[in-house]
Amino acid sequence: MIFYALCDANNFFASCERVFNPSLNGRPVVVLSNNDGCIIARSEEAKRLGIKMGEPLFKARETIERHGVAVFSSNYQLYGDMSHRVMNTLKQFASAEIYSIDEAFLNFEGIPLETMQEYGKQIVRTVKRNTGIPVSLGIAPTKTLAKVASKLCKRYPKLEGCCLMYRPEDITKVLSTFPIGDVWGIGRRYSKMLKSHGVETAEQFRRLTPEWVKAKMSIVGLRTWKELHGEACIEFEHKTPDKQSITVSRSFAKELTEIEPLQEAISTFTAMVAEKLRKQHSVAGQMQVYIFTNYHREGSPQHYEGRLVQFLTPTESTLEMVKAASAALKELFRKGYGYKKAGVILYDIKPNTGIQATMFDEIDRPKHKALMQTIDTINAHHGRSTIKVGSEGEVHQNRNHTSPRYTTEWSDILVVKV
DNA sequence: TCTGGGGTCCTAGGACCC
DNA sequence: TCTGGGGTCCTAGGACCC
Repeated sequence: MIFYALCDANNFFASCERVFNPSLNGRPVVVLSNNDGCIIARSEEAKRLGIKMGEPLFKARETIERHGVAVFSSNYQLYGDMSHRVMNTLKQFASAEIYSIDEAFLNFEGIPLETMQEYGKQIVRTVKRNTGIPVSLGIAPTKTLAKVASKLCKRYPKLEGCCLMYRPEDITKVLSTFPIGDVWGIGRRYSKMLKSHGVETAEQFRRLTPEWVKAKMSIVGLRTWKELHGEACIEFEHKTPDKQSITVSRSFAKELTEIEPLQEAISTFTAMVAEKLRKQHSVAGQMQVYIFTNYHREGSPQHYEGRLVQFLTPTESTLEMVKAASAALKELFRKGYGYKKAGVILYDIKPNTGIQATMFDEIDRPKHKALMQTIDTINAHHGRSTIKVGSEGEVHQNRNHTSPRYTTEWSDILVVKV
């Protein structure tokens, strides 16, 4: 039997803030989305106060003030770096498939069943010691069951962060009290639909016929059903697949009514998205530029529109993309609207090897390529935007609760007083 | 006053081809 | 009067994940 382990960092962003600021231990902590809009991470204490995932900050304001909740703007430099550290530790124990910033599947093939539980606990202890981040490890015969097991760790502290689940009678027992909506692959819609048919737990879901599940939830739902029955359908990915689309988008602190600041924002997003593209050694054939008014404001005029740009020759050049994005924005922009959000998406992404140039290509590709490489190298060494395109500008966002970039900026490193 | 950002996959229906 | 069948590609929309 093959075993999958899922390692999930507990309240990851909140835990990252705590590593460098121990006075936060025991206190409720929340981390905000970009622009300080929503709450996107909560410590256990904050969850117990009833603060919800995705809740707008202003709605939780009263609870926050009453209970002295510590509030942080998101600090992705810190979280990204801490994520690296956690993943590198995990890779010392087993081959790892990084699933998200705070989760990884581990391939436990070949580890003897008798030692598996202890091995798991050792991983949890080592990650905590090396990085300061608490993690939960669930081990089971399928990825979906491993996810269930990892959630049990959080429910039962005596498991010491590691739960091995494989005996059919144990699985049945666990699933009969496991809410259907907490199963990986069952979202809000399906959860509601299943409940309307009397299915409240994962075990009740398992007892449905596969025909019914497939008819109502397509082959994706059927796959979840099989996985809960112990049949592994979602395999271990040995290498990270290239992205098929890459996005950069942001909301703004204030609504933008003029085209100039939007131009600057779009240029900045385009440069960022192009850099991500080159990082995975790809080129893009299509680019979408879009702008949004504030759809939360009823009564004010709304405009949402995107333009799809086709590149005759797939490109990786920031210069070419910025020029095209700028032209697209000019077509989109309408006077008299307040724009709250904008973004750039790249599609039709392929490896950058063997690009077929068209006959009337006006761009000196080798020259652009060399320029981009130079810019990327300099920016990697000296910090983002050391070199940028002239039309890029500051994107104004709310960030009123930032923590230091403890691990990635010399000026922000903690000083130990003796 | 204040509401995130970045992804994937599947299905259905229409266009189009032979 | 009778009006096929099979395949591919594209897109929009809907579901999900973190």
